[in-house]
Amino acid sequence: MPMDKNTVREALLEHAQSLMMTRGYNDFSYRDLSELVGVKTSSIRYYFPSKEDLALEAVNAYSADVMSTIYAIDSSAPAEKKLDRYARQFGRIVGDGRRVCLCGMLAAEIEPLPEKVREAVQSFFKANENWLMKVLAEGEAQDTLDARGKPDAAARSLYAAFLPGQPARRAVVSNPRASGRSR
Amino acid sequence: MPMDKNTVREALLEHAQSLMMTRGYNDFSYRDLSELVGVKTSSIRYYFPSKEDLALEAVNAYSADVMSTIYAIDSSAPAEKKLDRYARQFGRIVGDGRRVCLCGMLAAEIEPLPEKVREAVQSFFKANENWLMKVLAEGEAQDTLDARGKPDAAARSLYAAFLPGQPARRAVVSNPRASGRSR
DNA sequence: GTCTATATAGTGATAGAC
DNA sequence: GTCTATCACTATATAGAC
Repeated sequence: MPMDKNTVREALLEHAQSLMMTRGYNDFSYRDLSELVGVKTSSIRYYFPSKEDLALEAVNAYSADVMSTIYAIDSSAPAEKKLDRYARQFGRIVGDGRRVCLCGMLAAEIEPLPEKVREAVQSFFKANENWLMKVLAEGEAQDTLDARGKPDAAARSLYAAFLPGQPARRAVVSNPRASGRSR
Repeated sequence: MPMDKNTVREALLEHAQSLMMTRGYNDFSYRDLSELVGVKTSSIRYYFPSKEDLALEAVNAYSADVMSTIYAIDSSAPAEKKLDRYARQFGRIVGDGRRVCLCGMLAAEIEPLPEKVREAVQSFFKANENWLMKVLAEGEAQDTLDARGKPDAAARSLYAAFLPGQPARRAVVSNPRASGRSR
């Protein structure tokens, strides 16, 4: 009796996200995923013919999920409060301290990344930057935030401060499991 | 006529550093290095028997270099000025925008990293943290900096703000070369 | 010191039986 | 849908000639 297609598919996507959040793109394999989900690697390829397909869909799902949460932030709230909620959104992702924003993780690998995945990651940052830019411009207009006339640069430095810093913070704060693999 | 030992050895270390700064540990190979330096992979192994050996020495050399620059910061300067010079040190590394602090890069890969390399990276962050903690405590005593009574946490959030954010900022700011490899 | 040749294992990927 | 079997390729690594 074949399992419900969506269940396996979704399990694959979720575990792929999780693996990439902790190990990045080139440090996880179809075999890793196979062992976690309980299907053979060739079965994974029924759903995702190539690793690039899998990663692309995982990133897009992640991006849509995060951005919808961000776009749902009450637009009538003061800019300062919006930024606070934004920061909280990414704090939620970190969880136990081993996980990290998926795109923050893949950003480190941006160069060796397959083209389409790289573009998806860059789109994520672009969307975040646009949102932050708008909120900062808004805060400046309300005189509640000082972006020193350069909301663009300010937005970059702001999101850079807590979003992609997560990987390194993790390296300092806690020892990744002592039984961890190494090559 | 064999080439001077130190020349090849140092070329290997430099290129290994450079490769890891742009691609990370598991995304560069002895073959890549071989093509850059102009010796066969088996010759690389004459100097560095394993990839772990090579990476460890590259990280240690990098760490010693960076920390010596930081420790050379005039100890009689006000805390604020010290922090400014510290930030400038890491700005120097970024260079053309493709390079990134080596340990900031490897931090993303901290879990799959070989044990000794991982420890070296963590030592680097520990050393940075200690230095920043001291300077922040000093600034607080001078009443020139407000670390809100928690120099430890403040130091973490401060170095996290610009050091490991580099990989992601790079993903946003500029398109890594269009001719870049992808797997 | 540097090389060629080779071993071994892991990777993403394909073909085809059931 | 899931599997076994297999491919081509790349990786790290070793042995030994020169």
